[in-house]
Amino acid sequence: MASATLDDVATRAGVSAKTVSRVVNGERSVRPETRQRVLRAVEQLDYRPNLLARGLSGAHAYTIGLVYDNPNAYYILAMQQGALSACDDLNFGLQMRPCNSKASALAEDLRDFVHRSRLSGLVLTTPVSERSAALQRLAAYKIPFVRIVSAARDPHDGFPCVYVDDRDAAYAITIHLLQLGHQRIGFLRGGKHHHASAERLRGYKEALRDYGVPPRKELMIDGDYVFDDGFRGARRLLDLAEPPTAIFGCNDEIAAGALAAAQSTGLHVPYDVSIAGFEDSPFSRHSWPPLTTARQRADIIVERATRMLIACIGGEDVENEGFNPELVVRGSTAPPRPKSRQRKRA
Amino acid sequence: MASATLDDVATRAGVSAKTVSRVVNGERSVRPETRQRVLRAVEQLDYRPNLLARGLSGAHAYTIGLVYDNPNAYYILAMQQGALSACDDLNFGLQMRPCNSKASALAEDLRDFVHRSRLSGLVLTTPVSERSAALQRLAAYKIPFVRIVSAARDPHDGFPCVYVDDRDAAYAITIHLLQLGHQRIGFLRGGKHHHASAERLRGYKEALRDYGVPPRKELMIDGDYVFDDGFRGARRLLDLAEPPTAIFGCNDEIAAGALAAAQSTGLHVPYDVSIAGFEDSPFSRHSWPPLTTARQRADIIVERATRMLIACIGGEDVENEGFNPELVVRGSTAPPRPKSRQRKRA
DNA sequence: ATGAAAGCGCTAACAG
DNA sequence: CTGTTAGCGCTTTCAT
Repeated sequence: MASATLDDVATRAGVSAKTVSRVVNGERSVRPETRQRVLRAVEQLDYRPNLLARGLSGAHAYTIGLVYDNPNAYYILAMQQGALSACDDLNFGLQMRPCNSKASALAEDLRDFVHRSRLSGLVLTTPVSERSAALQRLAAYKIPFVRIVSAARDPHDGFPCVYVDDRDAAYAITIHLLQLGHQRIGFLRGGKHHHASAERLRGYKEALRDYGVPPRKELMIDGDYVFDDGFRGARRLLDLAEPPTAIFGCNDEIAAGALAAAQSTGLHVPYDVSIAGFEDSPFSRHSWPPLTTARQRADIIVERATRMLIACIGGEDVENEGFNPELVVRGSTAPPRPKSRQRKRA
Repeated sequence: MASATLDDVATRAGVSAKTVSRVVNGERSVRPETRQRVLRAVEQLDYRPNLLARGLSGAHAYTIGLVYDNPNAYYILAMQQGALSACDDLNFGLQMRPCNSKASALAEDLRDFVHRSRLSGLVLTTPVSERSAALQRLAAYKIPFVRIVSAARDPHDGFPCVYVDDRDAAYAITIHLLQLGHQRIGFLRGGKHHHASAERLRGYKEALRDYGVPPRKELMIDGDYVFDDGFRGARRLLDLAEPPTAIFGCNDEIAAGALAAAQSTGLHVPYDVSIAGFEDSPFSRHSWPPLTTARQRADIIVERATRMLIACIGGEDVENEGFNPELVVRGSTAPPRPKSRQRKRA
């Protein structure tokens, strides 16, 4: 019924409870021989530490918090799954924590959250991870955290992180569009307080530059990471005297909005206009045509971050790690129409 | 920092810790006057019981499990949010538990899960909640649970539940289509092991009957609750010698697939064919045109179920409760085309 | 109706 | 390197 306890293992291995505790928690100071004996007993008894007891007596609850400020259900769930798989594996608990990344007392809110539940540490996802003032405060409160950030390479700023190269992926998508022959490529920006938005814009601009295509102000439209802004932005783009032949939405939800806008105008995607997204969410697969996008494994990224965090908590040194989203070409992108009519008919 | 403890409250209120414990856990045997005093102290000290300590010493961990077998991220998250809001409110923890509802050892898997984490009880969502053999076993193991089921009215079968009238909502959608003038309405079924699929089919058939429209075998297509089956099913429907003028997908994902199929065939929705879904998920809002659907508040439904469960655990008597999804008419449904050409052109 | 004592399973702070 | 002694904050006995 109730699984074996520390004492059971201790008895079985002929050592004290404390020694078992040490082994289980990976402390160095145990003779290899003793460690083996304990490990064997753990195995035989299928011992799993009781999180509640551990949390109650220890300095922290062996539970981490996953902090997010994101409206996208699919994304949240993917992150949660990644975090869970690491937590399950390492015998940690997980608490989900939505928050307002723009709150001025962000660091204090999080500190209270950590203290109330005696959390061991936090995984900070974007855009929370980008509020640097809050990070400083959190560090001052001595709260362990690992960030997930959008950056081309290791920031080496003293805070552990997993960095995702959004710029590179956006570059790849734009190059794909350029290679198809598009010259006028619209860009629908994501929320300004996401660093990823700037990185993606940078990738877009650099690709344009590398292909000798001058960037045009009127083709870059502000918005947030939501369907409606994609819809509205694309509408504006398509209403231009000289509309773009391709539109790159800063994420799939924006791109889905752009797709809907094109269709609502009577345009055919990809024949009249190509559309690309970013993220590889269900939206990108469940539209018609399916969207060309950049695959970003939020689950794997967060799992890595979670493992790093738990390693940090255990006092280990960790190295930052990078991820690259990869281009996924699907039906929503194709060469532009010859020269003739590519205007709407509605 | 760390919040007030039971002893703090006890001292403040001038009673013993045990008395505070009684009040906090809503036991009867406390004089109203004493109870008031304790409650005031709780308020003043902003006392919140420590879940870990509670779980460690008590017979159960003051944590419930939310059990699901569903591929739909949006749906899962909505349920989780509902459960969380009830749990936070009532000082319970929450564990998410995906499972295979078709496993023969389902009840035993869940029992082990409950025992390992010393869970207080389970909220069973569909289709797990419909494996009646497993329910019997769970009850035999004395594991408290509350089910969410698809039924027109209270089943009164001795197990507490929240029931959702899928039949009624499907009826409403079909009537909507019939009133628009559709006579040939395709129906894309959801997975057979979901009772809701049968209920929705029933609603569809009853609406047809009430409008004197004979049901046609070739218009009802089997499938699962996934985009691809919606796509394939709709393709078959549209390839019929006499294709339907409207298609009702058993959920939004199926409907999104049907929408994609129609569009991939060059048809215009809703002018060439109307499409309706079920669930009011983001898919239904983020397509073009947006889908007519039935709004089903999974968050609220699960929150209710969670509150019922916690009440049960506390020894209270609970009454079953029903929910009705409501029709949401959007752009994907319109009257059928006159008599002329309503075939595809691709 | 209330309280005192014991202990849930683990880790912290010390010994040795 | 290993063991001992105390608790963590709560609920369970069992008294009163």
